[in-house]
Amino acid sequence: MNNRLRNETTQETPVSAQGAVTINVIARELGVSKTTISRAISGKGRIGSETREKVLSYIQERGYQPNLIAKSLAVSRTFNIAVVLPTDTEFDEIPFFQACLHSITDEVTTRDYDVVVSIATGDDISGLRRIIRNQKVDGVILTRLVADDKAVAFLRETDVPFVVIGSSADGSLVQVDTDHYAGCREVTKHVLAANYRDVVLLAGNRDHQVNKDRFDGFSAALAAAGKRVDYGAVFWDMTSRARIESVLPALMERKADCLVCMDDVICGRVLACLQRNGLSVPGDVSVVSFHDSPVMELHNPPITALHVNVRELGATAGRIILDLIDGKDVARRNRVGYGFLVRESSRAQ
Amino acid sequence: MNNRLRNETTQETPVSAQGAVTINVIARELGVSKTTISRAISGKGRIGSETREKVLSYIQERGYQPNLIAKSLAVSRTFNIAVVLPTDTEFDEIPFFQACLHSITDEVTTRDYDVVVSIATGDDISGLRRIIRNQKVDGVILTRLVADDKAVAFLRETDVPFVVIGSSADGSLVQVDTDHYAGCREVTKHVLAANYRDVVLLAGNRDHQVNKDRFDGFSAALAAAGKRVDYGAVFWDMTSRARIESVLPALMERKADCLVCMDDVICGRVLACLQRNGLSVPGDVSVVSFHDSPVMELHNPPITALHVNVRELGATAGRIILDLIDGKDVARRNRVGYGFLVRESSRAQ
DNA sequence: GTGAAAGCGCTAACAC
DNA sequence: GTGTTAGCGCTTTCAC
Repeated sequence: MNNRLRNETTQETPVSAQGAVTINVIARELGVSKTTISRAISGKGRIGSETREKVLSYIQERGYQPNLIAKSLAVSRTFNIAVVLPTDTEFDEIPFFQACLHSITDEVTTRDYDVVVSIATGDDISGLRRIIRNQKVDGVILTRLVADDKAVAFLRETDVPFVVIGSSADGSLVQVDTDHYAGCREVTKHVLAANYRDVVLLAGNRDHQVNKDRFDGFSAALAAAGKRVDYGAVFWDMTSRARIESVLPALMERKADCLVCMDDVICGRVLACLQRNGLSVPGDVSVVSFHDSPVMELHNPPITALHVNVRELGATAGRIILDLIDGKDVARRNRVGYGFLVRESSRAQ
Repeated sequence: MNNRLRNETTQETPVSAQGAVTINVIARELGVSKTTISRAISGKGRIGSETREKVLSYIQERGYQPNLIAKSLAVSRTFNIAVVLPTDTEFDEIPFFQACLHSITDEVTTRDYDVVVSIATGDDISGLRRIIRNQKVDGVILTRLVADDKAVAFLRETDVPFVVIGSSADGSLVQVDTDHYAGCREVTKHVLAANYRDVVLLAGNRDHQVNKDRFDGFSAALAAAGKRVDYGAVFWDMTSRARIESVLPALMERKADCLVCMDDVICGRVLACLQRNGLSVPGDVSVVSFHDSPVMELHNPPITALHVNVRELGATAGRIILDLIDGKDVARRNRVGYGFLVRESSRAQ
């Protein structure tokens, strides 16, 4: 009824009288030492089995819950990890980070860890700094990697273990990612096999490592097909609706009949732009995306896309950071599978 | 592995040989008691100003950072709040919860609190239970309210303060919300003034309080216009693409010329559905939404919608939960403004 | 197998 | 104004 937190600061509420059950009162009431209680709970150390049973069942009926803060202080662990989420346009528009957060949370929760979120706006990692400074977490997961990443640079200077979701050339980072390079190479290969007249790539921001990887995969497929990347067919920085709109004339002029979009945000905008201009998909032009959010599938027509298993990405990252925290050895590079979903938006070969 | 962090605000500051700088070592090195250090830092209690200065500057140069866990144990506060996020279709599709999380985080962070996320799947609030049981947070924010809400029922039994984003008839809850009732009444009034032949409401799930409110606002506007709700014109549970598709024939038959969508998910699907069926907006039919996510604005044509200020919603909820934790009095009902954005998707009156 | 005691790093009476 | 002292609730040597 009263929503007010009444706690110790007000002496009228005798919380401790019989309120909080602690290891201490249990020990007293059971006539054993608190060490014994601790051992019964943790299972560590030697303890007689009937003593343990007695303690355990008593704890059960008393509804005792260990105080994690006290444990934290004793073992210097917080049982929290931080997940750093970006917050530019992409964060608000594609569900990728949301899905990451979700799957990471599900994963670490099974090992009794919790997730503290930190929002990073561009290069501003002050939120992360605060969390680390205050020692709120035992490890962190970065959900995106940019060129010259400030969070990475910062975390390197600390002793806090971290893993990144995303790929980096830097092999010293613990990273988990889809193989964007191979995936995009495959998508491109498929596209090339369909013999389009003119394939163009609508690319994102060069600062994102993932975009570089995708571009490299795209290029590799061209090379494998004996072609060379036509730089006039690659449009970087298609990061706003206006930018896309502005290159449309160029696309029309070259009679591009296959648009490869580097991610779903770009793809969504491209589709809207085509529609506004009365172009049909795949009638007038085929469209393919290098990333598959649910939107792509639900679009009309459904968009051919490279599918990333975000759940697995997050679960893996969660597992790894906990292993790292536990001092276990982990692989530096961790890849999760991808799928290639050929749908109606592109011509069959 | 040593998980202890180095307190480095500047990369220059070397970690003290023996690990962490504590209030204790500072006291010893400065030849004062730790109480004095504590007072200098907190500003509480009496302390000579030159002593304070001495301590403060020493702390500065030593790069000392108080250990929050120790403080937590001492004052029994965690300096964390939980934000409960739902995870059914809506969570993945509309950016509302994401935006809430973001704005809440920004807000509480300014008071040195952090956000622990908890994902609730439908009625399953085991994640929240765990967090509360482990005493990981001082308060919680619920970002959605459903009928017979399990999280609310659970939290009521605890001493943990909480606020809900969303409205409830239950006046004992601390709630912050947009006035959906008034907003939707206004939108509907606007629609009615445009003299459509047939206005239909594509509604969501009755279990969500917000949907009830919206429906009531819709009804009130009709009543004010001397009309009665035509129950044949209200389609509930438009929660899937298939459901919407299935009522399209009925809409065509009644020659509905204005579709009022109860939320953006519905609206997005309705638009896709119309497009698939060759219906143009607003040429063949006007479309209006009771909620305005960025998608609505970017759509072609832009969709007339009720705009909710999610940033303010989250910031208010954050402010209130912290006030509650601090034992301050707060208003039970907190409303943040809404806006009504008439855009191209609906006919001018 | 069990217990005593010393912390973990901080806050908060209560003296002086 | 400053210091003393006792916790907060748990873990962890080290004796017995």
